[in-house]
Amino acid sequence: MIKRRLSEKLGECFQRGIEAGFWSAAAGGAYVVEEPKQSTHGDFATNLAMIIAGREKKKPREVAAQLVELLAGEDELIARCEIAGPGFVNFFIQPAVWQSVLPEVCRQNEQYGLSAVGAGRKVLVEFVSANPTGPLSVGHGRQAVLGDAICRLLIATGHAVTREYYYNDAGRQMRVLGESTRARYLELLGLPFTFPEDGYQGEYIRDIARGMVEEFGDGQKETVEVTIFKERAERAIFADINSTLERLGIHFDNYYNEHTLYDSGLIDEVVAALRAKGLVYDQDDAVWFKATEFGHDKDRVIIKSTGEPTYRLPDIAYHREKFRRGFDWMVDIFGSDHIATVPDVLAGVEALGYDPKKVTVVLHQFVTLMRDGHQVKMSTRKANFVTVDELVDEVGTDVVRFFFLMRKADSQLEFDLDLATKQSQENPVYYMQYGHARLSSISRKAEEKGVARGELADADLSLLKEPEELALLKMLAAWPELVESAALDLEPHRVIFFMQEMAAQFHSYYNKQRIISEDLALSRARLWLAEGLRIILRNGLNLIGVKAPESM
RNA sequence: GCGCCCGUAGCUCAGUUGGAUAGAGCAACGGACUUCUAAUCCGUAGGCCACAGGUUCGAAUCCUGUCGGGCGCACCA
Repeated sequence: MIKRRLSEKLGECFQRGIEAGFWSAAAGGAYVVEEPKQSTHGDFATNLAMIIAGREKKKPREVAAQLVELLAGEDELIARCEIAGPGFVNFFIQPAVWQSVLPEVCRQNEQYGLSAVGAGRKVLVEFVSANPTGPLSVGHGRQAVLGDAICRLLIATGHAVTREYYYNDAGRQMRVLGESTRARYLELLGLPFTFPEDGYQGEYIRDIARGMVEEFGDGQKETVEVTIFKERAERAIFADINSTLERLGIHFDNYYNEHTLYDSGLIDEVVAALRAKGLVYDQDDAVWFKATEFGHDKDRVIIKSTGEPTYRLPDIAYHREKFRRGFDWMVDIFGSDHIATVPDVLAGVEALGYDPKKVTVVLHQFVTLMRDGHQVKMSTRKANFVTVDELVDEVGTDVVRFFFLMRKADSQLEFDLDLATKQSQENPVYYMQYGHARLSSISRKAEEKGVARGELADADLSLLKEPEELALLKMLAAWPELVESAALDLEPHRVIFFMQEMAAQFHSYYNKQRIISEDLALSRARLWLAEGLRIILRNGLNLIGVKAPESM
């Protein structure tokens, strides 16, 4: 918020400089105001003078001097300016400005950090979208938590978010699932059976079959149709997936069944629409989409010679529905193994006359699970993969969510079970939670001692002038902007890094300065600072869906 | 062979549309509990930002190439 104020002032000066004939408007929009890494370089710095100089063959430091001249008279905001290095202008903000942030934080409380940049835009976030063939694996887990955190960020920034889970309960995969279940059912009855070659070997199939034995006895042994087995399996597995998502604190607004696309004729409609535009042709008994028209290296089959669509066609039809349902922005969260489908879908919606730029695909890399210093090998088909449920059993929801979010989506994520299992010390989850607990505890302690912080209006915040205190106040001020950028860039990990930094600064401050002391006025000011920090930590933890404990 | 992602401290990773002397956690070593919670803090050590060119006032960041790792490249999803 302070940065924004400074940017506006700087913009005005830039404008006045143009009017005064110091420089042209060429540098407009090209310069930045940023926070220097080094505190000796001020609270903020701008490269404006260097940009102007570069465009107009002037000396950067001379331009900087003119700029500083124009900024004179802003001493309510700026304590002093310095020209440094190749032509940076460094700004030192008045301490009173930083202190003024605190009442704002405390007044807004839960609201602090929320914004309206989303302007109520309708966003559809599609994630997980696992077909009901088995329990959620750790890869799904990452996607589930990532998607949910992105949704929380988008909601916090004023977007109208719909969380959607897209699935397919028809198709070959599900048929194999039904056959696998039947095989186990017959096996349990001691009857001859043939297990499908690429069947699902997990123990959960046996559990489902056991349920069917209890329900039907041997009443289904003659059943040739695989439907009932498929349905029972699907129902049981979906219930399992949903309970896992529930444990992670994730709720979907909508489940979209691929089947509805067929039932309502939307698949045929898409083919007809593409055909009408001449973007589809028949060859070798199959129907091809002219992906080459959209810069791809080859055309793609959308209907096989068997008459069955490939996955591309429903995917395209589904995304067309997202547009037709009136969403302004569509976010797809996929595992990196689905990368090949992305260009096809985007070309498809473009072919149908929609703007593919309204679709943002977040691809996340895989999760490798480490235990006892070794990678846990996993194979989906076989029984030996670790489920999200097992992970939650082992380390709890907070740790699972935190670990899945602490890397950017682009990075492969190493989930170190040895580290995650540790209840103390080096486990990074507890660092922030402990910060929150400590802050809560201080407040309780103060009340016990009868030095409650009192009314905010009565506190003398100008007493918060230690370097550590000003640094903390700056972090409070930076919070809303951080939330906004993390949201718009769909990068929840930034929230974690910010909060870790803030918790670190607080812990350090705590060890150096006493909050509750003999000096009542100072105590009150510091207690309000503590309250501000607590608010940010709690709001931040809420954003990533991790609990903010009052004590630990 | 082609496309996408990645390569930063011993390990796991940050690094905001190109900015000033490249950071954190863990691991290692040495310290701090009579005091608001030591699940904490302070200090030390650790680097050719894979490599080579290029773009410019300025590159971990942008471009090209090379090497190394991951994921894809179906009339599977």
